[in-house]
This record gives sequence, structure tokens and C-alpha cells, in this order.
Amino acid sequence: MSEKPVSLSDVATLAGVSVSTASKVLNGGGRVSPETRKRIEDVAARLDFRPNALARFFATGKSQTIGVLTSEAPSMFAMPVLLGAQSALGRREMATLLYSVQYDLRALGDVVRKLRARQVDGVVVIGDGLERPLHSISHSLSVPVVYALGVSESPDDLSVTPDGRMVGHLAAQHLLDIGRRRIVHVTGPTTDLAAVDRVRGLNETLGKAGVGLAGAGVMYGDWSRGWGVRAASRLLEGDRDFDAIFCGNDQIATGVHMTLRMAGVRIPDDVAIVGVDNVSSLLRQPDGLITTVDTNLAAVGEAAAGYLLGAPEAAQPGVHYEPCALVPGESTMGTRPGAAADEELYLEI
Amino acid sequence: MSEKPVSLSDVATLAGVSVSTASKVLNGGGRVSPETRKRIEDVAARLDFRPNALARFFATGKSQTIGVLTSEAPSMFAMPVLLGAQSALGRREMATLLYSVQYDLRALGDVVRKLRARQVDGVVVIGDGLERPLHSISHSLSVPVVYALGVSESPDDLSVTPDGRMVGHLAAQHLLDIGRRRIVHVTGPTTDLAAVDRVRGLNETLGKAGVGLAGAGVMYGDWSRGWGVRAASRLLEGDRDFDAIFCGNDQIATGVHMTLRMAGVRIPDDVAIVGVDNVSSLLRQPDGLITTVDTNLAAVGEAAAGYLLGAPEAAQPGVHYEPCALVPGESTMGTRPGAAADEELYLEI
DNA sequence: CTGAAAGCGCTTACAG
DNA sequence: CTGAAAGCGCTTACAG
Repeated sequence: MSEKPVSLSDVATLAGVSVSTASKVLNGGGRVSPETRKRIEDVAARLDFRPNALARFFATGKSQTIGVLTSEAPSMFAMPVLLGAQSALGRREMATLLYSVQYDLRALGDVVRKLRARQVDGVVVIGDGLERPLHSISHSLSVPVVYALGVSESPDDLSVTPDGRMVGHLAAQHLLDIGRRRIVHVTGPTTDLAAVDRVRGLNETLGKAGVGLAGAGVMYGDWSRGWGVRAASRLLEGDRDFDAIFCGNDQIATGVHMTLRMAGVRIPDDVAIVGVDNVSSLLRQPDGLITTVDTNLAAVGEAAAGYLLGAPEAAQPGVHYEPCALVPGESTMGTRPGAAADEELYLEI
Repeated sequence: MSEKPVSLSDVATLAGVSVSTASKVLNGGGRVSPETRKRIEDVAARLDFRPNALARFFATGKSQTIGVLTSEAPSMFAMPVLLGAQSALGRREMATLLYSVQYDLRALGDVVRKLRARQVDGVVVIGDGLERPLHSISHSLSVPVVYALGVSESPDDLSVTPDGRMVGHLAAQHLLDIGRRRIVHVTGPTTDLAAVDRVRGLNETLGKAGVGLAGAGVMYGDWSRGWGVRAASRLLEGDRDFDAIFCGNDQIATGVHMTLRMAGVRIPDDVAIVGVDNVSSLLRQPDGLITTVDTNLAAVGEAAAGYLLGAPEAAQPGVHYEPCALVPGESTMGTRPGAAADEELYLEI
């Protein structure tokens, strides 16, 4: 389909001016007479002139490109962050160069070389949560680097991550609001700072209300549905003195939900459940079954891109926390009247 | 911490040759005496010479970059495809330029301009399943375009997507293998080709075994957990003459699972359940609870990249189907002895 | 086997 | 307000 592309000098020639002047006009700047300007703009429009970005990058030494690093193992939580960042970058005419790497030093070294060779103007490193700090690559690049969905090992770096304490605050406040006072917490590994932050927020809000955690305290495990199943079984074997379970994520909440219902526990009447992550919505199949805290991952990505492009030297190093939001569902609010109309199809085949 | 970068002419000077010769050597080609070659390579290594990619792209007119388009709304299923493509591209020294767009014509027009301005050498369009055909942008680009996780509206385009019939085959065969004969199928909308393909595969394999679907046939609905809950409730209200449920995805399977267990149905003893997508593994929290068919999304992305780079004119237009794989879990195999050791921690706080 | 030279299409001081 | 010229760092026929 491509005719040979129109160049700046084509435009200049046809407009009867020099390339310098044409360049100046098309980049919006400089003192140029209105008539000349208009003539050039008209010709450019008529020829559908598209500047050769490769030539421009070369001439300016800037690629108008941001490198985005993501972990090779596909954690779906990185996706919204990635798209949030891409969207914010796109708005500023920046392109997104994606690299997926294993976060070991050797692979990182390779990718840093590639980023340098391509002269990226900045880098966003997307992590995989707070279980491990992210290797800092800032010292091996001369352009700004921001870390997202994870925290850099170096305190001199800027990291953006969901506000885990706020997750705990929102969940606790919601459960208090619906009158629950005997709350237990089932979550992931005690070594994962995401779990720890949520516990902290939970305790802060409960503490203010003069309420303590019910039962044996926090049940740490892993992040799987299977752990939710097992944790709920244990709770059922105990004194059953609880009216709400705050789960560290939606997978655990699903496991808990399955197990409690199987035991005849009514949800939310007997026990309310809150999860975290809003997974059903991430899967594009929102069902409102489980009340959850949405960690707003797109905003994390957008914020990271914003810090990168905004005023890199102005943004304070350290960890920036993005606010999250509670998404009410049936596991705390019950079924709303009128919901779940039976509009499905039955079909013989 | 960047010193001024080393240029090709620095290398040439220090090696006592011309830039032409240095260029030839460093690009691996040409007739050059072994001594000269070695001298240049040594100097390049010593100076840690990294060619300026921007200059090279400009000189050659090729950007060594592939544009990857993905839908703006973050469907997590696109993530593994994206990473698979990026990984295959990276292996060939190609970079991945990511654009997320709404798939409407106007937004597509904009992004096509950007892709052209940046002189991408090819494009992968990542779709969002088979519910709608993808707009074809091939005619507005002079470089090859491949469609993944979706099918282009144009039969002249090459599309790569998971093999939906094989999903049905595998699920059916697995259920037959474990002795089930009264199988029902609960799936998504009848308008979604992914659902339709799976139904077709299911019927083919059951047909060969002389088994028909149990009950009222295929239950079409949506892809949500909520639909799984409602479908299972209806089945429980019926004659209960079924010993297996093949669910169109894992969300539906989870809803079905919750509901059956709540009703005291034993899984898999009374009813076996199979889902699709291997979501728990995509979430990096595999739990083995539900037998599922993994659609191998990373392979879809890799295949798309492969067609793009391989021999674009050799690859036949049309739809290419990537094979998928069954991942057995407790919902058909029961708990394996020794599994689910109770290694979690209890912690007071 | 090696090198001088032109060229890729743009930007950017600088001079007029 | 406008233009001539140099330069960005590499590749690529071409001549020797």
C-alpha cells in the first residue's frame, strides 16, 4: 500500500521555503510569518506529511520511548498496571517499549543494555507485589526509573504500589458499618509485606473502634483458594465465635465461601466475607458475589508513568501509595432485590 | 551514570581502521582479514561499544520493532499472549512497542498513524476472544499484520487463536476416561464462537463414544461465576440425572462447584466438574481444585510472533489453532493422598 | 581486503 | 522572518 513517504523537504519545496523553516513551523515553534506558516501547514496537510520518527529520534537523541519491564512469568496483576502506564504515556506522545524478564541480575543486565541501546527516555519497572523487593537498576541507567507494583531495594528510588493499609482500613470499616464485631482474618504469608500492611490497616481501624480480632488472631498461609478452604474448615471446627472473615485476597475468600456454605453457614447473615483484588472484574466477568477491595492497579501504572514524565527530580524518592476502593458485593450486603434476573437461554442442540 | 557513549568511529580510530570496516566486522559480515577482525572486536569489547540503535534504524529504515495492539479494557487473558509474543520477538532481537486501544475505527486510525511514523516492521493485534471479529488494519499498513486471541474480519488475514474444538475434545475424553456417561454442559453466550467451538468438540468426542449430552442439552448463559451458581441450582431442581458437568470456563465451574457442594453433592464422586482457562494458575495461585483445560495463551502469542517473523508470505491466511492441554484437578480426580499437607502458620498478633 | 564518500530525514545554532 | 550548513552515528554501494 505504501507510496514512497512524503519527506519534510518535499513539503518545503512545494511550499517554496527551506527545510529549516518548514521544520520550525511543523514543530510549532519560532518566529514565522503567518502567511508562510499557513502555506507550509497547508502543504503538509495536503500531502499528509508524517514526519519520519526514526530520523527525528536520531537527530534529537531522544527516542520518545519509555521502557517498561515486567516479570516473565505472567502474573495477571501486572496487566492493569501495564495498561495504565501505557495509557498515561500515550497521552504524552510517549511510546511504550515492553520487555519481560526474569528478575535475576543477569537477565536484568541484558535488558538494561537493550534499553540503553534504544535510548529510552525513562523506565518503569513493574513488579509482582511486595513479597520481595525489586532489584534496583537505576544506577545502571542515566534516565529516570520508577518502580510500580513493588518496592525497589534502594531507598533512593521511587516506588508506587497500592495502599495496603488502606485496604485493611476499608475492609474493617465496612465490616464495622454492617455491624460485625467478631472478625477474623485469613491471609497470605507473613513474609509478604502486602499481607502485613493489610493486617496493620485492619488492626488500626478495629482498634479505633475498640474492637479486637476474634479467635486466634491472624491466620497466615498462602494466597490460594485451597488455603481458604482449609482455613475455613479449621474455623468451623473451633468455637465458631465469628461473624465476619476478612480474607487477604479473593482467591482465599472464594475458598472460604465454598467451605462455609457447604457447612450450611449463611452468607452474609451468619458470616460476612470480604476479599481483596476484585478478581472477577479483572477477569471481565464481574459477578458481585464477593465484597472486595479493588487495589486500583491501573492507577498505580498511571501514577508511575506520571512521576516519570512529570518532574522526575521533584518527585520524592520512597514509596508512594495509591488509594484503593471498596466494591460491595453479596457476601456482605446479601442479594439486592431485583438482581440476578434469570435472563439466560436454554438451548437444545 | 553515563559517560558519553562510545561510537563506532571511536572504535575504528582506536583499531586503526575506517568506520566502514569496523561496521562490516561488527555486523558479522564481509571479507575482512582475521587479524583486522580480531583487532576491531577486541577494541569494541574493551570500550564496551554499544551501537546507537537509533542511528542504525535511521540508516537502514528498519526499526527492528514490532507494534503490539491490545484492547484498552484490561482483559487478563491478553497478558499471557502479550508476554508470549514479546518473548518470541525478543529472541529475534525485535522490540515490542505496546499500544492499548479501544477497537473502534477512530482509535485504530490514530494508532495506525503512530505505528507508521515509528516504522514498525510488523504488527500483532491481540484481541479479546471470539465474541466479535477484529477490525482488520492490514490494508492500512505496508508491513505484515497477524491477529491473535481473536479472528480478523478479513479472510485474507492470518489469525491465531486457541483450539476451541480441542478444548471440547479434551474435556469430553477426560470425563469419558473416568467413566462418566451422563454429561451436561454449562457455558457462555451462544453468540460467542469460543463457546460454540467447545460445544462442537464436546459433541464430536461424545458422539464417537456413542454418548449423548445428558438433560436438556447445552445451557448457554454468560461467562460469570453467577451463571454457574444459577445453572447448578436449576440442575439440582431437575431429575439430577448427571454425573459430570463440563463448564465453559473456570468461573462458571467455580459457581457450579460452590452450589453443588452446598447441596451436599460430593465432588467428584457424585459429579465431576471440568472448567476451562486454568485461571488459578494465571493468577499464580494454582490450587488444583478444579480440573481445567489450559488454552495455552503464551503459545498463541509466540505463534503469532513466529508467523510474523518467519515467512509472512509463506504463512497461509486464515485461522490457525493452537493446541491446548488438560490440567487434572480434584474436581475429577479427587484429592491425591499426601496432598494438601497442613503447613500453614498460625500466628498471634 | 580496506577506505572515502554519500546518504538516511530531521533539528538546531547561526548568519543574514 | 528566513535559509545555508553542519551534524546526529550508522550503513552501503563503490572504487581501489
